[in-house]
Amino acid sequence: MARAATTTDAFNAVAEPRRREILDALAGGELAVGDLTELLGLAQPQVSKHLRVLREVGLVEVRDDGRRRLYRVNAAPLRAVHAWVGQYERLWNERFDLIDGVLDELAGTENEIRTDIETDIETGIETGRGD
Amino acid sequence: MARAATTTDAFNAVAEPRRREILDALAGGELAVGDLTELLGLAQPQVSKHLRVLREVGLVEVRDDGRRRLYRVNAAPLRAVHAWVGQYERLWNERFDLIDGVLDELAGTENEIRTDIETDIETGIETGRGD
DNA sequence: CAAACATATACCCATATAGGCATGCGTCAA
DNA sequence: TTGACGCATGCCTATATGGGTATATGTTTG
Repeated sequence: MARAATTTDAFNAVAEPRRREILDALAGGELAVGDLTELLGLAQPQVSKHLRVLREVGLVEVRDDGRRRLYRVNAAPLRAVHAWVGQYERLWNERFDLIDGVLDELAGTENEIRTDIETDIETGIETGRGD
Repeated sequence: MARAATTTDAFNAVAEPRRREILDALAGGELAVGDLTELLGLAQPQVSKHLRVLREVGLVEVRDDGRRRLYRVNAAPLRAVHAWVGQYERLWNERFDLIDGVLDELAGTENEIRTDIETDIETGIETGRGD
């Protein structure tokens, strides 16, 4: 089997950076396709396709306005994502408390592992929309 | 171009349901690959592959234990996801509050009109950040 | 040492992606 | 009405996926 369709759920739809950018842009209010293409620096067909995906998972809604189509965010489907990820909040907090202790235990282990962990910590701290 | 690699970031890694299940299972504590295959009802190679992806994005860490390999969660990379999704919490809350309040006035109206009005409401709501 | 066990990899395949490009379709202007 | 505009779709390609199956690597036991 191939990867699950991007239209399967919010998890998959939002995995694409461009689509996150689109949502971020729409967070400020309704925008037409043309506005988005300009903001994102993407070609119009690509924007329309991303919007289609977002629409199919319910993350955006459309409204006709003359010859334009105004899109707006519907954050509801993100609740599921937030809920799932939220369960791990406890874990990543605990982790920071214990990190020092863990590093000590690893003192004798291979450097590779230590580096990995330290890297993960720093990476995790930085804000969203990687790239 | 094809879809971004699953190992690109936590967003992509976690888009796969199986991998979320793996993390959920590991949330209870360290588990060996064999334990996971049994819990998930997946074939061993598939589990190993999913674990590889999770490892590459730093969501799990490994520890050798005899001929077994014990995996554990590192939730840190999920912070980025949580942070991004969290920005929308405000939106999905406001939305439902206001919609409910006005729905009464709309009782009896045609759907088309109702939709338009709802749109206006949302548009008005999202006054925040313009960029 | 050989055999059993635990895990990781290597392949093979069907599938859907994301972008590039061309075009179809509805809407507004002259 | 014709043409310009705004957007959606269709088609094409390279790529990576996730599962299936076979096998390599490493570890413990007899």
